[in-house]
Amino acid sequence: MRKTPTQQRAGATIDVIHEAAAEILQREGEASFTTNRIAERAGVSIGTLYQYFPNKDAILLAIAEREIVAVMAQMRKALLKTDPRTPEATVRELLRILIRSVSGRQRVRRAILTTQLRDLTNLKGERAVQQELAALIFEVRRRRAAGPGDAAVGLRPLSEASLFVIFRAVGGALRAAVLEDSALLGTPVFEDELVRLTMGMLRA
Amino acid sequence: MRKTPTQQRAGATIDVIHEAAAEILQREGEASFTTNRIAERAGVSIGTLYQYFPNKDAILLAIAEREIVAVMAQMRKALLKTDPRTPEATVRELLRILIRSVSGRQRVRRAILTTQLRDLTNLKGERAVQQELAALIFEVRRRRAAGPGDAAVGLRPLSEASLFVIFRAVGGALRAAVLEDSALLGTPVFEDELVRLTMGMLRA
Amino acid sequence: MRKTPTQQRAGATIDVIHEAAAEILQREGEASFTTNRIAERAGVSIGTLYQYFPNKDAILLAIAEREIVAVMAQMRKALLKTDPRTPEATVRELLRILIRSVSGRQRVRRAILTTQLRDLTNLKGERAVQQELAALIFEVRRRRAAGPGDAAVGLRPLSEASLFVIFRAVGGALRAAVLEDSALLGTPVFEDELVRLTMGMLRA
Amino acid sequence: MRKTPTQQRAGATIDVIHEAAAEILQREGEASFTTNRIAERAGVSIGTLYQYFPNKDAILLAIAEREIVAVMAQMRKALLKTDPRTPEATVRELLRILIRSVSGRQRVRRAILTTQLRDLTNLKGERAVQQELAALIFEVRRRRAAGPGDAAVGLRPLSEASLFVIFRAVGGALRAAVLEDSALLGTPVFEDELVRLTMGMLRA
DNA sequence: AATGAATGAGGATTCATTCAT
DNA sequence: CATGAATGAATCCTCATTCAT
Repeated sequence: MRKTPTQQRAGATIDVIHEAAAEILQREGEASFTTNRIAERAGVSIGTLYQYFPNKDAILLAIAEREIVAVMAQMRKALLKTDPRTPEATVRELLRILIRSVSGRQRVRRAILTTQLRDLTNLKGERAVQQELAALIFEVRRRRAAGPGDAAVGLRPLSEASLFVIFRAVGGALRAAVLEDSALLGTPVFEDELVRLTMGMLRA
Repeated sequence: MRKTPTQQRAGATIDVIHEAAAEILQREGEASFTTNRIAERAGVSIGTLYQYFPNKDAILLAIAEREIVAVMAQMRKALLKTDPRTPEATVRELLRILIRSVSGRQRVRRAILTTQLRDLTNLKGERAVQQELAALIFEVRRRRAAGPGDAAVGLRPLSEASLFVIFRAVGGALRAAVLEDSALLGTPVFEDELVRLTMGMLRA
Repeated sequence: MRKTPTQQRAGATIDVIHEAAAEILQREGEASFTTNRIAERAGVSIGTLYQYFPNKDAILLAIAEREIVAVMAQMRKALLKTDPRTPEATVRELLRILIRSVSGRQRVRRAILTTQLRDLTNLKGERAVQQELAALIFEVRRRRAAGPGDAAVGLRPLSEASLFVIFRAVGGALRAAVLEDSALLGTPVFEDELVRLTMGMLRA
Repeated sequence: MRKTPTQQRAGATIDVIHEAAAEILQREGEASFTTNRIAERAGVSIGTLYQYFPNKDAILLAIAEREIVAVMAQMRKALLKTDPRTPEATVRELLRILIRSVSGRQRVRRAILTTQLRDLTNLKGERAVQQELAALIFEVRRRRAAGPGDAAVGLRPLSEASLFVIFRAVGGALRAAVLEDSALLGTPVFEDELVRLTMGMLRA
């Protein structure tokens, strides 16, 4: 972000740009995701766009962040409601949120997943997300541990490698489903398989 | 492919272009992966390049195919040597091949994984690969089934959804390791986790 | 100048802008010499800047004038102290001032010398300076003439062409030294050569 | 130069671009000296322009070099004809060539003198020219020294500082005359003054 | 008097692709 | 078969300047 807006007007402009960028990605595809097109759709001059974003990537990053923040919020909220003693149900709930988040604006997601994931900045962003998610999951397990019947559940401790593989594996499946416009995306079977995938990694 | 080479000379030219393209991707990165640059490095005129490839993507696709074909050959060969009664060892062997294949020319892989995977043509290619792999795995299981001691092993039948998730999950983990230049890539732990991931999906 | 400042505050603002502009030129180079950057550094809004300067060039012109006025003041002062009967010493003193003035803020000088000198307005400014300098020099000679021992000195009358060439020649040498960051700039040899250059033109 | 042309056509194209660039500088001024305008005037696509010149500056540099090479050729030729025993006549002849070279295409010269002289590459070019010129002048003096009546002429040896000052001084005067569109430029007086300027520096 | 959000023409440069030789 | 000169749409981005608040 190049400028911190002081006037109210500026905040609105930024929102408009965000929205326009997301819509272009969604409706017209990556190829149309150009700075000029975004400005045009936002009903803003190209100069204004560059007043708030140092370059094109920053716009994509901003959208990505918005989406991620939203999903994380949902997950956090969900974790408060789930029963710590039933990890599978919790996992399913979290995966459901992820699937849903990816299903809606597929093209935005697709672009976010595809285009800019090269640059490290973004990957760091992804890492941060995963770390928070890991923390959330550990929290689930801690709460579970506090309750009775622990031994029965039998989850294993997760190394960094485990976490890496779990997150990237789930991510890979979701990513593929989006990129390939897979018909599986909305089905219960898909969710089941993801749950199995995850639980297979969590169990002792 | 625009032209089927009839002369011997032509076949050599195509190879030279393949090689040049792969090297540029590997050594100079995606940004330098331009048609003119490829032609230059191949020591061939840009016109000649377009005699054999209808467009830039076709070159990338060709490289991708080459790599995939090579990996598949290794896997087929490996399957012949493994014992059908020890699925975990088989899985480990196959994963080892995959990991190795991805570790070598990371930048070529990275480009193949990142850049053009959007377009469906390519994805179809990927699907084809997965179907063949699936066939191979089934073959493993068939051979296992033919032998004694089936019950002990206890694998479940795999639906299309299962296969989708397994392949994409493993692919996702590998992809992430490559894209993030993860230090995990060469370690035994990484292999262990991938084995666990896969076995968790295969077991009944 | 767009507005004649009536309030005290305004005068201060103009000074701040002057100073900011000079510093940017000096520290960040011509490329950063943008109106927005100047305003930012001056801690003033871009709107305010345009309240006092009709356009960017006006700012540069203002700085140039400031520098020139300062140098002229030094020269005038120096002339009062020098002995009219020793023109070479006088010339040396004046050249020394010029050299020093150019050595200090080299980048400001460089920018003033390079960038905007195209536009005539500026050149007129330069002309004015030269005319005043010419007047000063004539004054030296007049004072010299008034004293004894004239014949011995043997200076020739200076036509407009002579003056043009002298000033521009000295200016050219100084300019080159600045633009090329010449190591000569601070040396006594450089001064000696400039003295010779000038005296060669003054002598009968 | 980005590409060394192999076909005849290419050489012609480069000439056309050179010519167009020079004309634009001359007729339309620096402001119109844009890559697109040059290409347009050359009747060539912008792409073609960039096939031969890596960037805008390179074009200007190329023109500058052409001009310099031409002037140097004239000077070399002139030196062969002049009498070594009359240095003043030689100097006058050389200066006349310089003045003439500058008088013709004033705007091209002006642009060359003004715009790009900042970047060092160019300055190096200028330095090279001056070194060659210095060599030429020394040659004059050497030849003179070989003849009779040397002592009478009485030239002094020239240090590096002397050369710097002479060249830059003459250059400065010419530059100013061009930039200011001075009426002096064609007059004999101007030439006389330049001769005096130079001889004053050469004499012992 | 000051602010700063908004403007948008215009600039340099790239690169996939064509086609006459 | 091969060449390579030519194309030009398209891209990102800058920055002097205006004007409503």
